[in-house]
Amino acid sequence: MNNREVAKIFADVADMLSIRGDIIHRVLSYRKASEAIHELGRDVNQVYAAGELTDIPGIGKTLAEKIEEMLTTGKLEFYEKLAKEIPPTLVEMLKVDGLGPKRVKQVYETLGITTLAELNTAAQEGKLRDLPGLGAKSEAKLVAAIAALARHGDNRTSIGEAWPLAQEILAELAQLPGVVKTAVAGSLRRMKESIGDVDLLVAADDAAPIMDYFVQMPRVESVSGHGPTKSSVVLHNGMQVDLRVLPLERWGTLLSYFTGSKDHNVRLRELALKQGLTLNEHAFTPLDGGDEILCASEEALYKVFNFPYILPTLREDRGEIEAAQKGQLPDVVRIEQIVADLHMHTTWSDGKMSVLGMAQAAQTRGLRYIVISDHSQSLGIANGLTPERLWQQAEEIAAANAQMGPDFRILHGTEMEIRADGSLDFDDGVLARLDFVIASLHVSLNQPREQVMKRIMTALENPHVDMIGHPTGRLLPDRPGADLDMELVLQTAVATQTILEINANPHRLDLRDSHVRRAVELGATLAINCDAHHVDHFELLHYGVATAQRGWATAETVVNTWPLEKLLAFLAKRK
DNA sequence: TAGTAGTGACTAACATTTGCCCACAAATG
Repeated sequence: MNNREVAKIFADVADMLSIRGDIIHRVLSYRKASEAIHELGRDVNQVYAAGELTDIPGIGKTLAEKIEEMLTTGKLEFYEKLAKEIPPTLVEMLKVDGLGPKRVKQVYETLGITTLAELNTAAQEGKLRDLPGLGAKSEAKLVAAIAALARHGDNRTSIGEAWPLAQEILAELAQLPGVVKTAVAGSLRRMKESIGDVDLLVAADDAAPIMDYFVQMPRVESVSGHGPTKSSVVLHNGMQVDLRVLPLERWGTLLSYFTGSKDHNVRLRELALKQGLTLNEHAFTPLDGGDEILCASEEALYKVFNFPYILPTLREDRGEIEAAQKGQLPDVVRIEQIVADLHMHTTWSDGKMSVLGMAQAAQTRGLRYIVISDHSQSLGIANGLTPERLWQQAEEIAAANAQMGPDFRILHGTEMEIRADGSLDFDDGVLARLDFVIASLHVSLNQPREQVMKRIMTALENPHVDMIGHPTGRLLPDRPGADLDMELVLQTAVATQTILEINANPHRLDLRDSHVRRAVELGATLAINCDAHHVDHFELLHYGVATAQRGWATAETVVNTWPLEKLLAFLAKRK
């Protein structure tokens, strides 16, 4: 079994326990374990083989034994026993908006309903309205919610779609009279690679007219909540958008609360209680009845705890609170520290701009040097370069360098195919003449692990290969990427000093955050690149920086924060 | 169930809003 399968079993167990009505802590243990396995930057089989399961936060003796059982026998007796009591099909009902564990248990025990389809039929036949706590209105809502689930699924949206949409709506709201401040919050502000809903905040003294406007926007399909401080809508594309409005003087607590993560919030509120304060989105309130402490900024909020500011990208309760307490928060890389981009394409292959055009656009955005890295010969679909064309391109790069002057430098590189048969697309003689060599997987990503690992290891172990581009080759939201032994990939990259890319394209984000975190732990060297095929793509950089931050990467480990001389020295030394 | 303390027990996850039915479940971070 792999990480995903183990995580799924634990998640289902957590849901089944919650339906059964077990104590919340037991449910949380399974749910937390599920998340820990899912987000683990390593293969759970390897962690088990190394006898390190209980080193995973949230995995104790009992759960470690259950993981062992799953990995060695392929099943979990506890799950099967539980399934006799709580049919696993009930779990799918929890996905329906407005249905929670209590109601699911209720319809199961009173009407014998075990599947979503049965529930739908019962609701349509009016069989639910006589149950305590339910009525005709709940029935109608349920039917609509089941239909919506079938229509849109419970799929999360990729950040690359949600972010621009959120900015559009915010810009609209910012125009309204009385609006003094707006912000994106939630998982979008934390820059998770996929988000479940869009959370927006507005500071204003009078919330009502803003709420009224919000629920009546043309892009709104249905309104799921409309209160004095909080509203919720579903757009025509199925995306849920939540809005909260509070006065400006409470902005810090509001923004912090709505940014989350939930786990981060819970930790903060626990700490507040230990200091004799309760914390909510409005303010800190002393338990002994003193005056409220208002926070107009998040900095002010963290100051109450004596913490430095914690970036939204770190707020996942993955050790950032403990680090803040010890004064050991990582000084993660910031976008203004990026001075180079090492991966981009031009009209020589499948890009849309000339070498000079890319260089000028990069300089305009504050970069000091770039690598032109067009595709190599075997990637015919992208018009990959033969060695002959590569050397012709070298002349154009030399000319462009002359035109750009001494304050900017264009390096000549390639994004070389790691071919399906495991060979590299250029021989060492060609590679030796280039300033920078990227090796990437684009084809035959579905090969068995052993085969695709052999390919990437060949690239990692070639001293001319400076960087692995978008290592797994995944595409969000649907293509999972190659089945790599990431632990071995990361360790080999560290040993060979091969740079690993964090591809900033929001459809890639590859390495992903959890892989970055593990890479950083192992001491890997990273680069954040836009993989630009057009000058507009330089705008994608912030997605990559956020992913690096989520993996706790500092500027020192990210080579494109380095001055050119330092990078060149590094490249020379590693060969 | 995990974690801690110390071998069987105890504690631990906060605080709010909304809708719908008539006190509570669900949802939000």
